[in-house]
Amino acid sequence: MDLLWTAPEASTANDLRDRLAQSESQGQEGKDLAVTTVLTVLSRLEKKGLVERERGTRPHRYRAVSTREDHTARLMHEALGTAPDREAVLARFIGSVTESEAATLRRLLARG
Amino acid sequence: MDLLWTAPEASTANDLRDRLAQSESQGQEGKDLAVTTVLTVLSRLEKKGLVERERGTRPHRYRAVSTREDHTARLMHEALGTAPDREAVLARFIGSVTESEAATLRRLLARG
DNA sequence: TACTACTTCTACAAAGTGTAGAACATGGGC
DNA sequence: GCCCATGTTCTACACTTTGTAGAAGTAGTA
Repeated sequence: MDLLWTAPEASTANDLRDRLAQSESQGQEGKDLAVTTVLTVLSRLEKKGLVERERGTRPHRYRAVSTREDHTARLMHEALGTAPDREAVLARFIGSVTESEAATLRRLLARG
Repeated sequence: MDLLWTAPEASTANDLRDRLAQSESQGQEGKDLAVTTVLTVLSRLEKKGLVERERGTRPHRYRAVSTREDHTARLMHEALGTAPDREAVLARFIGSVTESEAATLRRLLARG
């Protein structure tokens, strides 16, 4: 499961099945799933609000609600929210980050 | 489940059971578990490496391997690691953070 | 040695995830 | 207007995680 949304956007189930099968050819884990499988997964992701679909068109088209980056950032924020002492968490987090990531953060915070 | 380690440290299963029962009294979700339940959970957490125990003493004593803050920070870092474009994730993350958190981050990064 | 306190084993239900067949829907061609 | 191909929904099963706990084993102590 989980973010097959490395690929373009707004695809049909068949499209996705094929794309999965192809990433098989280039190493990447050998998948070769049935279309129904893909549909099921998509429905479940839709139920969880991670994916939405155009129901109008005949082959429904699916699209990720948010980019992988947004999603990941949200996860990070959720994690942060679980701790009572957010400052302490941030301190540890900063400690675990690479120098280049730290630089990025400084830059981003500067033009806040 | 999950980090009952708001409490002191290095406790026995019975201790923990009691502490859980007490947090019931003050709102906090009404738990009232059997000791075996606590033991099971502790064993599973141990297997996952989140908890360690002194096997020497008769009532084994359990202790969290890392603080809640460390653990949360690690989770955040793990999430960050799943995305190919970490910079973009950080950008989104910074965007989602409160002003006071941003201030904390600036301070932490300054004395890096 | 037997009792008591503690731990380990085994178990079961609910939720989540991975996978897919069977059944149902529908637009387009004959 | 009816049938087929294609696509979607329903139902299903296996496996894992999580929450919960009884039954059975172990060992210190009186």
